[in-house]
Amino acid sequence: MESQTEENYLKIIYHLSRLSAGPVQTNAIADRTQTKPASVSDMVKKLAEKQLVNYVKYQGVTLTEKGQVTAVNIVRKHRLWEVFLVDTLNFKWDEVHEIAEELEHVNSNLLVERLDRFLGYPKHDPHGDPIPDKEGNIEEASVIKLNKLLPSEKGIIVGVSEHSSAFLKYLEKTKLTLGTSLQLIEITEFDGSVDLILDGKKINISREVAKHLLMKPAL
Amino acid sequence: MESQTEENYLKIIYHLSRLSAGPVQTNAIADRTQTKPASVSDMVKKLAEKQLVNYVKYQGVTLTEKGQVTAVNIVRKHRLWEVFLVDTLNFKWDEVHEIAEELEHVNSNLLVERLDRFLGYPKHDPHGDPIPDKEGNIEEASVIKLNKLLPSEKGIIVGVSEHSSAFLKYLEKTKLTLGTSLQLIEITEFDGSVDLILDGKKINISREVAKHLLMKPAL
DNA sequence: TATTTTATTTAGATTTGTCTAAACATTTTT
DNA sequence: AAAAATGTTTAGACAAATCTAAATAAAATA
Repeated sequence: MESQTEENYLKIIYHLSRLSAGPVQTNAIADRTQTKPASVSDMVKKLAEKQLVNYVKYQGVTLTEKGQVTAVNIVRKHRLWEVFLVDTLNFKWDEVHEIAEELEHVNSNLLVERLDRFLGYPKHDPHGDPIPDKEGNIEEASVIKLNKLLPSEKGIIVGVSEHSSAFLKYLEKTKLTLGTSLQLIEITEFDGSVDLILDGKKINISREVAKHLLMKPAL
Repeated sequence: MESQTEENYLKIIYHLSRLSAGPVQTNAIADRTQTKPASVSDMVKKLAEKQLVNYVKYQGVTLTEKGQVTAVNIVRKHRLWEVFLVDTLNFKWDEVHEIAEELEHVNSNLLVERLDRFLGYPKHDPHGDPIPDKEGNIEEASVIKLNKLLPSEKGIIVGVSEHSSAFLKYLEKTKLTLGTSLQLIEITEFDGSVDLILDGKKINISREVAKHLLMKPAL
């Protein structure tokens, strides 16, 4: 059994290793865990002893098969709980992340399976992230960032890659919610901000926002 | 904020102080927490520093007002989650205690209130225990143990005072579930076992079982 | 390539919650 | 009321997860 802390490390290593290829750096983990690099070194050594990560000094870490399974299972729980909070308890999508961070550590396979069934085996969480199935399979997202669309291209918002309440509230206010169709006009060269048509109206969003909107291109 | 461990101590002190009057003994807490008396001494000192308990060396502990509020809130969460598990996720009443022990430590008032509303503001958990309201008020149970009924007296099972899976499974099998009516015939002097009429049939249950069945007497 | 900068690890401490063994207090028994 | 039994606390130690400061390795730069 892994401690809550170990589970959090595994989850963060999992997420970081999807962001870029190659092993995950100590400092990157320290940033995400709100700890110091020295603490990460210690913990990573411990995870390596438990065969959850491969670790070579100064080279960073990768998840072992066992670590991967554990991490994906935590992600699965996190996302299922988020669906529960939004669909069943009527939370808003910007309110659920922190609560799901706690719920994901509750340890009962039976609970997860019953919850999954109750929710109707959802495929995506409220932010559009895919929910791994019981076996750990995840639908590979074939999405592109909004700022990678071409001028005049249309698309549907299917996910976000930033989960902070501040960001999600902004999207809510701007009507940039999941399932929304839009058309890109152009990307401003100077600041990377994006002009687009939403609901017939022309609006402008910053590059910061655009790069966290995941799109399914439409004709 | 209290740690999960501190919360568990408070909860146990709360339950023990309902079982008998006067301060709660160190050894009693040690039994329930699966720790040693020495560890309890340490923790109790810490809780006293945080003004959660009143503690006099060698005399045991009582909850302060603040400690009481904290403990009742944990009990409230525990019982609400049990209702959720049974009513919403179709768990059996003997499967929910351990899972609720984990869920009760999830820290979000909003979550508790939304859950309460979703469940329809239940008054009792699946074992018949009263659920404290948001302000911490608990319906005072006016129930008596089955082995305190008088010969020929009738009653309805409204709760249990033992939550182990083994006990609850036995009740399930014997059809001694909540809401069931029965009539006491007599209590055997030798071993305290109880003869009673259930569903028109005469059965016998041990004293151990009888004392954990909470009854509302009926005419 | 030598030097500087950045990233990482080690060494030694700290906090939390636990333990064992020994000391001490209280209660019960004789 | 003294002795025995029971209950409780203290002292000292340990594992987990963290920290700071110092040392070391790797990468970037001149």
